[in-house]
Amino acid sequence: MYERKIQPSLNCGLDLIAEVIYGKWKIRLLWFIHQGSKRPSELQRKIPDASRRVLNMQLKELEEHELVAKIIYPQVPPKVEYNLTTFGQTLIPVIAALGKWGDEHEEHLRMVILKNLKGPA
Amino acid sequence: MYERKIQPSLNCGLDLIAEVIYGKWKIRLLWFIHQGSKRPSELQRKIPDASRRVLNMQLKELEEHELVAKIIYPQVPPKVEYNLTTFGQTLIPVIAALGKWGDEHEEHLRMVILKNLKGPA
DNA sequence: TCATATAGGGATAAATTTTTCTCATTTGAA
DNA sequence: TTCAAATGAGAAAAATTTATCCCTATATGA
Repeated sequence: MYERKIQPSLNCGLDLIAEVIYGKWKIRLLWFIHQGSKRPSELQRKIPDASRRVLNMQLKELEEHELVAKIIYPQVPPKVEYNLTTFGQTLIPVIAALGKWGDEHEEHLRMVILKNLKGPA
Repeated sequence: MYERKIQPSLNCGLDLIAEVIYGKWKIRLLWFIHQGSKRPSELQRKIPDASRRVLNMQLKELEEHELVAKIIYPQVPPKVEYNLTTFGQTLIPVIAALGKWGDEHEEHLRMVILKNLKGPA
């Protein structure tokens, strides 16, 4: 497992929230779980751009940070469900605000993002 | 300059906002500029953990994404100021919501973050 | 004259995150 | 019997981001 070499700053609310929501897919995971997609395979279908591995890793971190709870049903083939914890639910309005801003400014955002994409021609 | 090899997903509001606010220091830069620290040297003093180079790079991206505007005063020694654009200002309430959540849950957050830090003993 | 403040960029290294590939397990369906 | 669906993890590579180091330029104050 990777070990950090640089300690994070935890000076203010912005630092703290960053520690738990940074990660390419974390916010979307929380959002989809909130919307009712709780099984890993569902989440993977919702977010096909992400590799299975990362989703697992990020779910693990969300769990460690107590934003989601994992239920493993003792079945074969395995069945697993993630649910938001009470704590995780408090984050939903904040994520909603992020998504709302993105939706409201979709046109402008697409424009400036595409204009500045540094990518292969 | 680094060129992306993987194109970003831009499917929903959450994807779009992520494109412009991801970056270790971007949110804090926006916040401090909003609070009145507008000159690069002020921002560097506010965020001493960040290297000067990255702050410049992230400010450049914020500028490309039209969240901040840069004014270069034709003076020597040089004077530069960043201001939020009208567009950038619309993001402030969202950032405030992030910081508020982080502040409100500071104790719990510190606890789960420190508990799970993967770092050198 | 020398250090400091101002602002920024190139090159390169290091850190971190994400992807890709592979393997393991069990049930049910074709 | 062979394949797909489920879930998950290790190893290694690739991608991306951030840090470090060094250089430029000029005015001011000690």
